[in-house]
Amino acid sequence: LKTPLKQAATSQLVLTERQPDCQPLTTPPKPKETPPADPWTPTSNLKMLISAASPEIRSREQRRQLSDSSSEVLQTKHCLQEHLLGDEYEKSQPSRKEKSLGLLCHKFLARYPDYPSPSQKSYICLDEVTEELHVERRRIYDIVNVLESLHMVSRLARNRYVWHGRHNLPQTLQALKKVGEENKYIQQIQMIKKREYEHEFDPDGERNEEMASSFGSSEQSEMSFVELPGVEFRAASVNGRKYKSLRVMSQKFVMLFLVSTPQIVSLEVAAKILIGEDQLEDLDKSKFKTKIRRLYDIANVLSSLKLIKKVHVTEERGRKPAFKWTGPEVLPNTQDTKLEATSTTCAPPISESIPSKEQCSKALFPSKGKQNFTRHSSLIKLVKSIENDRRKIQSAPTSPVKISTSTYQSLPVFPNTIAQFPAITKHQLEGQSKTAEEMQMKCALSSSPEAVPKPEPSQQPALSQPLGVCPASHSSVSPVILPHPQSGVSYAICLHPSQAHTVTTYSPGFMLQPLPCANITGIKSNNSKVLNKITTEEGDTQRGPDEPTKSLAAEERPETKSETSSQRCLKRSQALPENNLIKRRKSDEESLDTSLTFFPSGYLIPLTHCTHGNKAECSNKEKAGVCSLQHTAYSSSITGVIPMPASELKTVNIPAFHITPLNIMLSPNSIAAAPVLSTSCLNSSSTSSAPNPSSSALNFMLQHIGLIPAGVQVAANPVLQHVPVSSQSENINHSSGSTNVQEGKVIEFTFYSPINESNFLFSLQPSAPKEPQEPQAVTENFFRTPGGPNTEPSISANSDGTQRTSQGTLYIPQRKLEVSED
DNA sequence: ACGTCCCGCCAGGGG
DNA sequence: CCCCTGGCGGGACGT
Repeated sequence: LKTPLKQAATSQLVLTERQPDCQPLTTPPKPKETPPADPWTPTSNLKMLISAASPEIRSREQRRQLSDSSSEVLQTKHCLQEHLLGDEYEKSQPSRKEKSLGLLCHKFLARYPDYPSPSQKSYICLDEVTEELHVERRRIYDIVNVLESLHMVSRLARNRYVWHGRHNLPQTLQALKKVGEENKYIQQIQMIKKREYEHEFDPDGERNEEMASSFGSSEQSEMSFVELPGVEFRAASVNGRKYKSLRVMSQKFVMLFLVSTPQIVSLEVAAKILIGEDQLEDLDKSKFKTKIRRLYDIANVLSSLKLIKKVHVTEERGRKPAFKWTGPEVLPNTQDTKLEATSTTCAPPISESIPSKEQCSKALFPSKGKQNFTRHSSLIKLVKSIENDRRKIQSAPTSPVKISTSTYQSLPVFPNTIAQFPAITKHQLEGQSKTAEEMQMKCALSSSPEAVPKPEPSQQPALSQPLGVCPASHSSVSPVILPHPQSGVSYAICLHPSQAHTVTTYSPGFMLQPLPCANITGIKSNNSKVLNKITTEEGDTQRGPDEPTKSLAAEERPETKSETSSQRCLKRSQALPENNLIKRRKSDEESLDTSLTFFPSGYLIPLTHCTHGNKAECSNKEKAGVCSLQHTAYSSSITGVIPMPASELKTVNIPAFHITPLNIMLSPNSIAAAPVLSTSCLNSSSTSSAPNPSSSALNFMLQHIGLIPAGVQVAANPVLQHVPVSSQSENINHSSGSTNVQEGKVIEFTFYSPINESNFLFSLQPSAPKEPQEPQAVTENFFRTPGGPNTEPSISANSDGTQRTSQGTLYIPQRKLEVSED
């Protein structure tokens, strides 16, 4: 049937006729001026809270209110009909927007506290909700389902849900992130982007083999709902079956954000991935369309939760809808001690009978999957190894109980992040060259001089000992430091002067370098118009009427801190009228700010000589505030580490660099001054000896990332777009006067690797000193691989690239991406 | 013209 | 069997 025509479009007569039919639940036409049951006034908010606390009161009150409002509404309607005609009446009708799921969701959320006190459980009765909100039941399901996917509510029984609020959010997100990583979504995204890119040239020869191969290998059929220890999906065998599509979809969608590096996901990509996952076969259009529709539904409620916001990614192709994660950053591992006790976010403590890993894998790969290919087993294995690693680190072999936190506590800033590192490392390296693995292990993990490629199961991970990371005084940014076997120092990036061009080319990888206990110095370059960039303009996504109802002071990503605040009600009540004025100037040509700080979001390259200091020294420095976020110049503090001409540098607390047109340009001088990467690790590899530091580093990086197969060495003479790097960059340098990339923007680079024919994306986020949270995210990112398909056996297989690789051609498609508010 | 997504049919399954 | 759930997609609305 058809969607009923907008009432306004119909005649009065029709309207009159329809009235009797109007079910009480039908959205009553409410005059804009006086929303009948506006939950947005302080009073109503209070009522909400009260009623939420007491179902009895609520229903009683509601009953009364309902009758009131409904009759009121009817009257209003009649009145309007009588006095207003046509257009006028039409205007009084609730617009489509006013009936949006997002708005509805806001209303819904307004009914419950974000952080309900554990003592008073609030229940949700769908009937009540539907009545009070005057909506069709169906709509509530949409909302509840995604809330459920985040464990913000859980179903008790028919018609009944419990409200958990955001208490579980951290864990949920963490779990989702983990699963997302295990799913290798990053790779999938890259794959899709690559495909997209290819289609730009050859829009025809698409899918077929490509699709089959890429997805065939990248898919683990469906994945079931990710549960959380505390919030199981009891109360319904429905649990095991379908009927969770929206929930699962929602979770996957969220995973995509948590896993990808600029945390921006376009609907298109999301849809493709979600489709590709369960049915690689028909990628027909309708299916895609449907998926998109669902994603909008999900996105709407996620937006209401302020976990994401809508943005637009602009490519040469045009504007594509996308969403940006604005929710809390998620660290790889919980900091939450209580969760720690659980040992895993995937399974309940009672894990002996049901090992957590099994739970995880079970969730991920239901055995019923028709096509459980290699992926299946390999991933499970992966999960297993991760699990093992983590276990080793987290607790004594025998006791799954909480470990002597002392050890832990001694791990500063990001204990969890760090702890997780080995697992991630292994994860990432799996299927990759042993060489790389060795290096990685040695550099990052092993604390003993005799680095062991693969720590024996029994062997206590190096991490058990304090790594000399910056103490956690500042939860914010401090760079994470990884131990280095030989020197005990951490990593840093080194560039060889003579390889400046190389560096330039591959810089993205290199920039991802945090400096131990110190701030990193940005190297200045004069121009930085990045071809492949994404700009994000902050602003409120919430669409909708100009009623003060919807925008909840969402402008400056308050979510991060709002998370900690328990003043939800307050927040809710202080709705701010929203205006799209929150404009942010798009990159103007007259950029003034030449020096920008970006957060690398990719790799970590082990280095030595970064510090002469030892752990103690490091921590001292830390205490001294060196690691703090202050936007102070710390050049002096790091001079010892990386001597660079002050003039050339802009000191920042975080790894910083400047962007140039095609890539990040590091000033040769600066580079020259920079310490050279210790090749100790590299040399230890079975591969050919590293010609020179930069070369080694380059190869290391490429291998690590998966751009090139292990063992292959790339000549330090890559070409951009088939054009010599130098010239290319110069051209651009001159052409673009805008070095400035406004804060709040993200720069993204896409690399195309001819070796395995994939695009790789690197992104940089501008540092935001004011936002303590941001840095964390970044730091965390250092441990993450942007996605090296190479880690995947199936893919690396098709890399005949040895030869091409040797030619050192790095193909960087020129793409322009821009993210903007809508 | 296209992005967004409301609306409600109707199948499936729980109680 | 009733009714809750929720997949699904037509086509309306917004820009």
